[in-house]
Amino acid sequence: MKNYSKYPKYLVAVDCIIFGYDIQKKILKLLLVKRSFEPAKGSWSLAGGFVKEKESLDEAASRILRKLTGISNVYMTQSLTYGDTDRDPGARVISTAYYALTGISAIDYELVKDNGAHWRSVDDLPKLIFDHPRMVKKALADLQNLVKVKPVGFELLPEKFTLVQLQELYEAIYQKRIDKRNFRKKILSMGILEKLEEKEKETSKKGAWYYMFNEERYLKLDRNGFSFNLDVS
Amino acid sequence: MKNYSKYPKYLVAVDCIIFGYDIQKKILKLLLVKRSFEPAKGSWSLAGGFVKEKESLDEAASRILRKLTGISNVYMTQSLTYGDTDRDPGARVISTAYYALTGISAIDYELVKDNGAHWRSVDDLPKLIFDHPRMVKKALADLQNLVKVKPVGFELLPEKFTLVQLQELYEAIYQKRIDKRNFRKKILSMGILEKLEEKEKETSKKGAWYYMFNEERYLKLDRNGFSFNLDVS
DNA sequence: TATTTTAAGTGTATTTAATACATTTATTCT
DNA sequence: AGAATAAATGTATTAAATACACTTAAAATA
Repeated sequence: MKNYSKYPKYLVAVDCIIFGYDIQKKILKLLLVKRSFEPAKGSWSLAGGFVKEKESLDEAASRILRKLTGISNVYMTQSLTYGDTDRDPGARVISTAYYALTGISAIDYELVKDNGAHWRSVDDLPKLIFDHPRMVKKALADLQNLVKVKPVGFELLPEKFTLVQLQELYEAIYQKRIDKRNFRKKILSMGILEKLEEKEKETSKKGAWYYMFNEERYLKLDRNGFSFNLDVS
Repeated sequence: MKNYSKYPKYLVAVDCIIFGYDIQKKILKLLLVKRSFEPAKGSWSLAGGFVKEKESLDEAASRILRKLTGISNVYMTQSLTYGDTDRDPGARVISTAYYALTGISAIDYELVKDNGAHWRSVDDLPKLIFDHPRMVKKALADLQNLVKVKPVGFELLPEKFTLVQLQELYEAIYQKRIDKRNFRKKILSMGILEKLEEKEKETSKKGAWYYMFNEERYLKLDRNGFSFNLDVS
């Protein structure tokens, strides 16, 4: 090995698994696009794109998300990098997957529509191109593990939410029912939620108190050795 | 976007964080190399290399590990991909980190020496090039989380090991003392260890019974919903 | 051959966390 | 005034985590 010049170079892309939670329908969704270029033009795909010369992988992923949805400052984290030689029939492309968590309501609906993107329930996905099904499967598994040990579920909800809504979110992610009293006992005992003096009155006559996630409080507890854990029955 | 031809291409590399456990000294080590080419020739570095045209990322990582140590069939798993524009001063290089778990004794010592590689204790590492310190830090954190929930610690031990040795391994990874009786109670109650009719007699007069990890048994339990968990006091 | 030395091996009580489970409350609508 | 609806609440039971100290097997030595 003398220098770098004799080594091959490849196209490098990022693909974004954009999770959104539909608080009305209580289902977890993915934002998918119809591919606008060959190969596989017109097929369903994750939002993706090639990495530019002057941006990092993280920046490329943020750019792609922003272009599609109009939002930045979103929880986004790197998943695996896919590098099989034949994963893209057009050329050798190394692609790093990222997954993002966002509230569907926060998103610019017109922009999404103009980009030909659509929200699809995670348990009713269309056929996806290439190895995108693998990417989705992996990201979903990662998400299920992540929400158990980090308070990232809140990223999928509006700023104000009720305990019923929070529980429904966890039920949608875990795909199982949770006991109401145990769930509330556990999450409230952590001391990272703040009760507001305001009720959500759409879904019941009595109304349900709104809560907010107190991030500073969580970070402080975390520094003192507290571990978020919401692995409930 | 019409086709792929107008997008930039980059060098793609893999870097391997090779963990080894020194059963005598009871410390976790990393296999490091002195870089043989510019830039940063002669500096300490992770074992790495560029991805060839006809190999996947996983294959590249395996090849690099095999070339350095002589071993294959090692536990190896992908970590993060590092893609900051200026991470390598020589050129833009996107690098995917992998970490491997191996018993130091299993490794071809001559080959390692010929390659200019050295085992270094994780808590006494030399200055590493580029973003390799970040890679190591991340891999160590991943390892600490992984050994709690998957029986991969055994990959760092010889096939036959004593319960004392197993406990010492966990103590080296977690960097804390563990209660002997609680550790043994927990690991034995899982039913994934097999007691042999043979004792290790080097370190004590009484001798300590050898055990083996029974992988088939673990896989069967795992399929039936059992979760490995070794998060002990 | 009795005694010392060394590390391995063992059990229980206590504390804490997880689970299972049903009724009351606030409000609106009729 | 009564019915309807979803939100809110507490306790007893079970299971898991923790804290803790003495006995045993074998070799070495006196």
